[in-house]
Amino acid sequence: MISLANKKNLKPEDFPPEIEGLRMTRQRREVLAVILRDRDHPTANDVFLRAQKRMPTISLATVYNCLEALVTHNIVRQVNLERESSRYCPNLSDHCHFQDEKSGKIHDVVFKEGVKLEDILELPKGTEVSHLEISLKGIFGK
Amino acid sequence: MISLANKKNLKPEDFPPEIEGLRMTRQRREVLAVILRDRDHPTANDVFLRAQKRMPTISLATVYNCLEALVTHNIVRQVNLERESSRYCPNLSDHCHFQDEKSGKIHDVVFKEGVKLEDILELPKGTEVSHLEISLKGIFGK
DNA sequence: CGGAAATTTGGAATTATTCTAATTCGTAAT
DNA sequence: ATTACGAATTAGAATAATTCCAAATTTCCG
Ligand SMILES: [Mn+2]
Ligand SMILES: [Mn+2]
Ligand SMILES: [Zn+2]
Ligand SMILES: [Zn+2]
Repeated sequence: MISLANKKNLKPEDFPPEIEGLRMTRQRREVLAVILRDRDHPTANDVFLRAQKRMPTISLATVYNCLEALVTHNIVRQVNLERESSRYCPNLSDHCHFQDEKSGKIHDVVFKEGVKLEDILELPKGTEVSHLEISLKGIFGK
Repeated sequence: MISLANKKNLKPEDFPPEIEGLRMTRQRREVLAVILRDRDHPTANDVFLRAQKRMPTISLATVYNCLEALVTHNIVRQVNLERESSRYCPNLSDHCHFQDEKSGKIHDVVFKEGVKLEDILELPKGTEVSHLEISLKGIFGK
């Protein structure tokens, strides 16, 4: 897994020509740059609006295509909260999502040292977890 | 919280006139009975199809209305897995959902003895969790 | 330079869910 | 029983996120 999560002020043209086996086209670079710039879990439409600033000709269909490609290649994570539209997150480390009911903001939440979710669930022998999603809502402290 | 989760073979007409402050109409009884009968996490449309068997005049809009009322009054739980249509679950105890990739079936999964999710997450002081959803996908053992 | 393959694009299609406005129902008062 | 009224149901239209489609463009390679 490539270490994009830390690269804060990254320009699209700084990306290598290929990431995780995915060809970095102009549009994919732009979409990825948007997601890495403000880490606020934007929706596809948010990404579209922001990408349009620097690339006025990009289409919403392309944003959806790029997002799907980036998610499939494990470059960004797709985040689903209740029935809302999907959001996109550049943080690939193990974490879950807390939506603050006041602000609407989504916070990344990590597990306490050494805890693995599979350890705390009553799962039958032989279970293989391929996908896992934890989401919370409420008042986020601080 | 009323103990409906155990009542397996319940006929609609057996429900009291009011549950959790919600008036039990004919349609709401039928919808609830469907969800309690087969505990397979049906979608709204599944519920509609099954309810139609005993009540041919019920409408899909009504099924959605009833489901919303039942969820709001904490009589059934709404379950969201990825981007799929919502499913409905009569199990009100603390549990999460595992979708088996082979069969498509959804299994209830409980926490191990004494474990509370909030204990294992790095949440800032003062955080109040009002809603929590955990979903898994993969190969369910046994 | 060609040509094939991949990508982008605008617009149409899909589909789960919500909305609307009219009708019907349930209950309680007359 | 009849009436009245708020609540619930209904059919169908509207909405909105996402996917599909077919044509145009770009990229890659020989
Ligand atoms: Mn906050
Ligand atoms: Mn299984
Ligand atoms: Zn995140
Ligand atoms: Zn369940």
